[in-house]
Amino acid sequence: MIAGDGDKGSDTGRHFLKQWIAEDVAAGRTGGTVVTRFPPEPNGYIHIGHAKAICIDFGMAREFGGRCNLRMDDTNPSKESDEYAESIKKDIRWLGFDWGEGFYSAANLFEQMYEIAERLIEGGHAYVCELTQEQWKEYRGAPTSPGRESPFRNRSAAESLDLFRRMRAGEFADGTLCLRAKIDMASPNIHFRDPVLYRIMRVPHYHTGDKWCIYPMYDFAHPIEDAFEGVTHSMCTLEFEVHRPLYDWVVDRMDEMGLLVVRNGVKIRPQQREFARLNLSYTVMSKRKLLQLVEERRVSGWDDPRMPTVCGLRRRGYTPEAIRDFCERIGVSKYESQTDVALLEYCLRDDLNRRALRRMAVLDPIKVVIDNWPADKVENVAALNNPEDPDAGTRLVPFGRELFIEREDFMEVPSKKFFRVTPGQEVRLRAACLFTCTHVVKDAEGRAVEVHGTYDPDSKGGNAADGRKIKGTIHWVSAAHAVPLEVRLYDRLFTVPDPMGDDTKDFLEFLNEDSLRKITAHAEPALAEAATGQIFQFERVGYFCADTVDSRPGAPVFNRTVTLKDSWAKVGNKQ
RNA sequence: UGCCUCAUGGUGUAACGGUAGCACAGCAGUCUCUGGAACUGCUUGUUUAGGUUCGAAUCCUAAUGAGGCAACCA
Repeated sequence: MIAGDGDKGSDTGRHFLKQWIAEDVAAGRTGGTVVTRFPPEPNGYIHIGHAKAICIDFGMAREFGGRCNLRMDDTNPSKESDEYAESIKKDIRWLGFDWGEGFYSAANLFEQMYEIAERLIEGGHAYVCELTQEQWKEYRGAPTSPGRESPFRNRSAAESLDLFRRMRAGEFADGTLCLRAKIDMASPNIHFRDPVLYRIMRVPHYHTGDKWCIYPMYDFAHPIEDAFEGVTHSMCTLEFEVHRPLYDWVVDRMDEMGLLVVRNGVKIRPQQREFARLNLSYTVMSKRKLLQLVEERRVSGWDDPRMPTVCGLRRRGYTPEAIRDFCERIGVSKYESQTDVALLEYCLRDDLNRRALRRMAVLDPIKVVIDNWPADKVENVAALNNPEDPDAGTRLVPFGRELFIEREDFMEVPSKKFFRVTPGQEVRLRAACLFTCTHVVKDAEGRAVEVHGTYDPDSKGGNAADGRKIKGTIHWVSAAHAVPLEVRLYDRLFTVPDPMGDDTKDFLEFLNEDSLRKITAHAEPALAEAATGQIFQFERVGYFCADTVDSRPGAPVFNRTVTLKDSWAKVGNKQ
């Protein structure tokens, strides 16, 4: 029943939201069901920050055996669309969460919200105000000084009701009149100084079309939506903290009107709590900045594999499992932290290492000629598809006299502890045999163009007959069988951990010029027919995903999802 | 010259008046047909000043620092 029942009621080690919900469950305040909600406004694509909120909202419901609604918080039609709403649904499903029957929209409640507004007017809790926005600025006061009451504040309820109905009927121009709550113009919390409840806005709504020309504000709509849905725990980000008293004020009014849901004899009073939003190093998270990147064509679109959007991460090759694991590991608190993107990358590698099939591809080739291998002879060698997963089986990879290996796997004059190809040093050609470099052929400029050597005929499969240990193993592809692969090498979008952290510089100044490099790699034949979206580990290089937009069977395009950890790079750089 | 939050290693989080722990990152090593993975070890922390207490990261006060609040946005 209650999560945590087994641990003697101890709340130790659980974050503050879990403890909060556990207390309410124990006190019987949920009517037997914890109900949460994820309430996006469908005005853009969701990103990894939303993924954190989704994991919290859906995760808490799951953990406490309750449910989580998906609700489009579509009270401002000016930037909203079905396209966004659909993308949000798709992304949440992809992340692995399901709202079941619990799909809602603020728009479906417009009529009820309107009725509540009328009753608020009748009860003396709201009035129609005719102050212009400019005038209101003066009346409202500043955070440090109290405001003044609107001259329309004490007009009769009948007069306000009449004006409000005429607002709905479309008798007034946009922005002229508005409905205000009558609360406290002297409150230190600005949100209590007669906040706007309804504004006039002749913008067609993507769902209700032209039916309405007045729309409720977030502060009015949100608690109503929560209350009608029987939401018990309404979790949001820190910037809404100062809105909480207003949220409670609306819930109080609904309570007075007898509008709160009763579940199993318990009146459900929705409660709001706030947590810190996710900040990730080397990226930006604000919708506005992301939009700017798209509009200024700094990236190819919302789903550019460098974007922190869910669709971008998906296209890059991120898995839902990795993202969920990440969201679990970062925890939940009220501290405005910046999480190291290295943790996200760790979660990804951890997931992919277990599941991704191995393939060989050479990104920056140099030719190898095995002088004691007959020119026409081709052998198919069996290579493990995934050493982490015995069930993944093996595949056959063609091997011949001429191969490609990575240019960086060859050094004519080796540095210390270089275990790869260098004259006189034996290495293992992954899954094939042992090879010793004998000499190098260079071009006119002295650049190595061909590495020559011999193989040990008694080492077929990769092990020496006498059992001698070989330090280095490298990947390769047969030159005669290699297929060209367009590979997009993605790197971090920004060059600094906090692109927004310098007040004297625009974040665009920190854009990483090398965040995308396109190359043609040489790959083993099996990669040519990769299905789009499929993720492989290119051995010793990294994880790569067949691009869902541009890749075709026979004309593959791969995105580098993330590199493998490369501890040699550190050693090599020190020398 | 207001109100509301927050502050634990490099990063993120736990410890709820009684041994400051975990993960990532970093460093060193073992192992290995991926210089991957796995395994072992190490470095590094309670913002400051008072107070309460036998005992404070934890409670109180103040200071400092960070963030939020003055859309007819959400």
